[in-house]
Amino acid sequence: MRPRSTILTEQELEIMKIVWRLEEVTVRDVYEAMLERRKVAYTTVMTMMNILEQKKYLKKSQNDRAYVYRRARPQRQVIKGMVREFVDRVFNGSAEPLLVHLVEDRRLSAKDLEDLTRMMGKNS
Amino acid sequence: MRPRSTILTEQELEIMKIVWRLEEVTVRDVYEAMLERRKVAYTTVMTMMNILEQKKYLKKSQNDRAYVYRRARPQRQVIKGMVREFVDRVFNGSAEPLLVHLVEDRRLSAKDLEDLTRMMGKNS
DNA sequence: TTCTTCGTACTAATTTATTAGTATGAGACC
DNA sequence: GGTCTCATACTAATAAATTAGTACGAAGAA
Repeated sequence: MRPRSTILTEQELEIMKIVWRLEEVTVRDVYEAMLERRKVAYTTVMTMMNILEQKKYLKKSQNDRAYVYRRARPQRQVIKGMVREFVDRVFNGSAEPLLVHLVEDRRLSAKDLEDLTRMMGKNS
Repeated sequence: MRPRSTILTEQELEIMKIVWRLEEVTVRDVYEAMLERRKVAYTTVMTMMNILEQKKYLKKSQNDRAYVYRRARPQRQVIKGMVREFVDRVFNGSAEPLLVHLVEDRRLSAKDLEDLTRMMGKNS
């Protein structure tokens, strides 16, 4: 049996973004946050959060009536993993072509690059 | 019925990479290129290429015995679309945090940034 | 011409991703 | 206690993604 992919799917990411923002959530919290964007069933959200727990993106603890969910790993680590996977898959691991695309697409300005260069200078 | 997503899935991208490299291919060409990486059935490759044709990533022309497939759009355009979709989905459209991750992950060196900054200077 | 090879069209099986319904139980409220 | 609310566990339905098999025809070989 093919294992369920460990990376975040689109819907799962949607939920994680909410968890990252609110930090400590019940299923209902996430459900209500999602309703602001689109129609979804409460149990759908619960199913997804269970999967996220299995995938070790969330951990739950019994609180009062409902479970309270928190992130199981730092957000930065998860995002970094997604970036890594994307760069590997699309650009075979080299980030430079990605950067070129970002610039061409005017997603990055000259100022962004300057700022970053300066930041690197400080850290290294 | 949910429409088939127009973006490239992982397996579809694998095939497109081969098409981009070889430029003009039969199903057999792609099949053999894929076999070097993993076991796959000829008909599987054909099915995927048919889907890619439906999705307008490939176009085919009758040649001799077998169809010859070529890309239907420029590679750059497709990749750019993937980058855009990724930045939108993960970073809500802002590329700068992505850049920070790339640098932190040592995917980008100071030299890469310098090169790019210089390149931008020329173009703008 | 008969057989083998190879290409396509058509069909379908499997798994993940996505969505949600039903059963059930605990606690709040009257 | 009886009823209502709400939370979870369990089950399942559907679609897309992935993989591949079967039927069949055309072309080349013998």
